[in-house]
Amino acid sequence: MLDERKIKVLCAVIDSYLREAEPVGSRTISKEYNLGVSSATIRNEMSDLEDLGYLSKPHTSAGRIPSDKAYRFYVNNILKENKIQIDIEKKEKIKRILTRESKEIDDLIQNSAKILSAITSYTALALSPQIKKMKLKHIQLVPLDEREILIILVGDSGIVRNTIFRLDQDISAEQVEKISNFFNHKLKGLTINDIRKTITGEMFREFYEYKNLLDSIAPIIINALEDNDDVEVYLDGVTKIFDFPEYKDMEKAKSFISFIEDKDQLLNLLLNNTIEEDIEITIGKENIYDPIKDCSLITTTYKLGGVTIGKIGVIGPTRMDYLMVISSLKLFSANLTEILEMLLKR
Amino acid sequence: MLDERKIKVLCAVIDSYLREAEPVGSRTISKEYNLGVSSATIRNEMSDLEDLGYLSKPHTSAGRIPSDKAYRFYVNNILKENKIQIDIEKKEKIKRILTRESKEIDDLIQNSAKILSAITSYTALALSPQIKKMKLKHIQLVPLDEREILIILVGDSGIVRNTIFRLDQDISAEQVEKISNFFNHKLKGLTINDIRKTITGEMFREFYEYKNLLDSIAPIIINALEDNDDVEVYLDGVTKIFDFPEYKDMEKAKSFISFIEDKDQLLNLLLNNTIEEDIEITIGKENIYDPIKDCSLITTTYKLGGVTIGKIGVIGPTRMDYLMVISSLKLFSANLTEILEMLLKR
DNA sequence: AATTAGCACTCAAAGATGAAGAGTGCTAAC
DNA sequence: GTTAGCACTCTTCATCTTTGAGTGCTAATT
Repeated sequence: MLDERKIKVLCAVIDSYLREAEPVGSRTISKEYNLGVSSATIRNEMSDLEDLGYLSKPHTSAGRIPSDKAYRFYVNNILKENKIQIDIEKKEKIKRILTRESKEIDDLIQNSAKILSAITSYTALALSPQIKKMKLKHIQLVPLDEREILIILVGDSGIVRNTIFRLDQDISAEQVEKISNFFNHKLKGLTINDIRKTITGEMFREFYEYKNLLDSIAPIIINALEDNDDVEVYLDGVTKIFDFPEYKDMEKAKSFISFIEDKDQLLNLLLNNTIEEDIEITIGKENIYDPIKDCSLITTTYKLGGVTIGKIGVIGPTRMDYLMVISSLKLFSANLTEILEMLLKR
Repeated sequence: MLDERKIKVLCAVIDSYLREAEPVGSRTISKEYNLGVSSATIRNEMSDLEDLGYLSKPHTSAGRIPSDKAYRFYVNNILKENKIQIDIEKKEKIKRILTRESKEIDDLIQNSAKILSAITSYTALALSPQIKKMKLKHIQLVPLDEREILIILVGDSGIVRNTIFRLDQDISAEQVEKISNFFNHKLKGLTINDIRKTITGEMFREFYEYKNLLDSIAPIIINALEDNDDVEVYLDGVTKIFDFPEYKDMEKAKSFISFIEDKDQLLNLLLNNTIEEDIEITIGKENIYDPIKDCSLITTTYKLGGVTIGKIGVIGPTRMDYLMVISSLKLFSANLTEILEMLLKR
């Protein structure tokens, strides 16, 4: 569709704009990129590229800036040609830092967001591990008093969730212990999906004396496992957005930060995004949410036992250093997966 | 020190500046506040007030703006004359909303910050309950595998904290249970201070067979109770700062938000602040941290069983509606304490 | 002695003007 | 098909002017 020279011109425009954040003129390109043609020719090519929707002009006598379509083209090119390489030394260094600084899993994710934001200089976001993707390592019911039970769920990577459950009738500590052992025996090692299948009336038959109680506790457990409220979103470098000239306008900066600060929206953004691909990139208007329609969001996943359990990513202006961000994310994805795997084995 | 008329003039300046956010001239005051003297007289008084440090001029031909000292005077006046009244109806309405919307304690605090920010239109901050201020309702050790124990601490208001503890030798489930029961029996109903006194070598004598193990677990428990990392800071309305003309400057807004986003700093800010008074107010330069040296921070506490266990407050430009904020905070302080007390009784 | 009217003076904010510079698009020549 | 050249457009920046709000001082008034 685009001939050789058009691609070269387009890439030159993008390259220059990514660096300078200024509309790019034909003369700049003819001087700084050796395309072997004069500025007039480039001018004609740029005019064509504008007609094709890859470039646009802020006003008549300005240079051109790349459109979302141009960035999409550029990014697909990067991904297709597999230009991404990870600096192994850097990767190992970050891995060491992460391992050293992070006591708990949640620390690990939060620290990752921090370092990611620092090295990319964009706002970083990360999703804490979703317990529902993991296997249950342990379940324990603890009687707090006659009518209160604390339900504790421990995931295989050491993530812990608890809920307090209130009964409408008294229960003895012995009864609670029996039930606790029963659940633990039956559910240990299963994922939420398995558990949903396992917890049925049938299962309770062998334990019929507590059927009513089990019937009321079972949904609580499933609920606690499924609850999205327990998924934390970690943010770092929110104010990095101020450093970009495209956000020198207060209103824009405000609406960006307001959006980013709203955990619910952010959660939707990160969870709705299909979780299957290695690297997910949405550029500008591809984003559903208005306040980030001139941002690009790049995310990747981290896994445990081969299953995707969380996400980490970066958000910034569409004029983003895609190559650098993608390779940084690959680095983090690998590191997180490796560190979690290590924690699990221990 | 200040005579009657000076006070009137000062209050008029403050009143006008709080509303308009513009330097106040002598003519404005003589027209809009009936002080019975001409603008020339007010001009002389204002000049005196400037010499005394209560007012300052942004430049020669501008009106005057109140200094931190003026705000301090104004606020002390408010507090001394007890001008604060709580709208009972509003209080009950908010109480109903909070009770309805908040399932867990942490929800309650977070929702409070949200509503507080909404009604004051300043940034709201809140500290989650500090477990170390509370009585231990339950302690439970759960064996995860041969070398891992999950330690669960439940506070009297239902707050739960957990830590995973790794041993360097195997331990059986029975042993863990015995130790768990032992701790539970000994420590239940105590506060962290009591616990610190109770957990000594002496205590272990009656349980000498596990002395080594107890010795290594005890500090973990104390640590988990003391750990500040577990105190959450909830923020709401961070971007409200953009609405104030004093923050139309990007750099100022950025440094404010950067500060506010740093949980560690915020924690220090809220915890270092003496926790004894009903309402704490720091104005402008009274704040230690540079980025908020032209902000005012107003906080109050909430209690459980007569003991202060957390904080909630508001931060905004020194040109703040102190009266409204103080009465809003009193309202929240009372509500939170009442709701927590209710939760405890249940 | 305190208050007030009056006036010169100061300064920021806002608008007006103009020059500079970057860039385009078109035309005509190569 | 490519390029040189030029008229035209539009932003940006600096400079200048005007306007108006406000002060501080002095002299008159109460």
